[in-house]
Amino acid sequence: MINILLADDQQLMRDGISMLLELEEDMALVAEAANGREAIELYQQYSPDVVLMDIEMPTMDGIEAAKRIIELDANAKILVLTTFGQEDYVRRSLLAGARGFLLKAISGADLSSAIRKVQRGEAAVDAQSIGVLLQSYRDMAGTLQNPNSTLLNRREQEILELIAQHKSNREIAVMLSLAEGTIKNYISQLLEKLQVHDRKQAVQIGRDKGLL
Amino acid sequence: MINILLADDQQLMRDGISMLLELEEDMALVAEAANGREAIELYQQYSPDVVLMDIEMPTMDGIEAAKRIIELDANAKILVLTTFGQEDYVRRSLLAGARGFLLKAISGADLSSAIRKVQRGEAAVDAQSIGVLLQSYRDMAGTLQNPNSTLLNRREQEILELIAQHKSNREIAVMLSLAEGTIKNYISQLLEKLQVHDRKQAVQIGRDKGLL
DNA sequence: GTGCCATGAGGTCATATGACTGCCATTTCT
DNA sequence: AGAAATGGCAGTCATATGACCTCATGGCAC
Repeated sequence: MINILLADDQQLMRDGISMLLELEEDMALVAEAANGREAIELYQQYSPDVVLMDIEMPTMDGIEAAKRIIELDANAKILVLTTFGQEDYVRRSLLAGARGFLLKAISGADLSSAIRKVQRGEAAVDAQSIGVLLQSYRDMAGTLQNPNSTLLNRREQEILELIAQHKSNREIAVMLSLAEGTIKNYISQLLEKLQVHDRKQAVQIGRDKGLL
Repeated sequence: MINILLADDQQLMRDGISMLLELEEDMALVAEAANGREAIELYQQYSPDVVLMDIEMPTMDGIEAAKRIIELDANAKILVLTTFGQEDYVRRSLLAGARGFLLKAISGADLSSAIRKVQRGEAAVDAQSIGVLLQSYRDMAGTLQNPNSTLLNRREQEILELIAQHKSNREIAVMLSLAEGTIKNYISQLLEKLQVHDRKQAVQIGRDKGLL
């Protein structure tokens, strides 16, 4: 039997979902909360297997509540269920630790199936939200790869060109009247900006990106 | 009619999928590739609506091929279809720009449905792989928040403590016999490591994390 | 009183240096 | 010959500095 806590500020929605869950032999709605704060209290009181959590609620929103519940119990299984699937909601919910994200547009059967998945420890994200998640994922990866690739500065550019001519650090240092350590440092920073690990690859990428 | 290009090195798999697609009235398999390089050539030749791409192939793997096809045509709709759903494959495929990721364990009906989704511009990731994607997403978010929080170094630590005592940059500079600019620089780095934007917040976070 | 400018403080960025680590090859010791 | 010491080169990290930007504030001209 899957014990469920439902948090939603709309009475009608709670009643509707309650009805749906009654149709399922293996599910029992053990408590209902009308806002995030209540959800946290009731979670501690009932230790339900799965929490169905709305986002837009007074007092404390569902994402904040989810975060706090998971701080209390890292194994909490929270399924966020909301009307709108904007990027912000999907991202924040899943990063808060929710095991699933569904739009209220789904059918009762899909909801039940998602609850079972989450209860088994699997993830449940509806098809539309996956697209949103993917977009967010790629954006994040992009940011991660170029945290500060404001392109190379003058010195780095200059030194990359000399590297491409197979000059050693010492040679470059003499040419630019700088300490060898300084050259090494510029190269180190340059490698990071180009996301590579040695001068050969840097030259390669430099040519690809038309920096040379 | 959805025109499909299939890339898989196993003849048997190609034949099987070919059979499955023949059952669908709205799909036509227009070309078959046995490796990534062929897939690229055939993509350019036939401009299919959707590409079904295996990962493990000789000559050039499917992920690399997907990446190159998308470089040629940003609207290419590629659905990666593979035997194993390890984190590495899911992450690399989706970051390469694939619109979907499915395990070969799925049913023919699910494959057709996924192909239609992808053709409509939606994303299609099977339930198991979503869990993997989510894990990777959270890891990445974690990395992003602490890119290099190897904790503060001695100087930064020292200066944070002085900031907490409401010393100005000039005062700190005199106390440590350093230039004021140097202090500003340390503080700037320190703010980045603590993910905040001014000294007040830095002290706040410093206390929270027990650095003070 | 109002508006403008000078000033100073905080913060960011490019620049510069040397200590230290790790790898590789060459030489030296056994 | 094989193992061990040595030296050089690449790369990373903490350290240090000053030029420049922004913003708030206070005084001055009107």
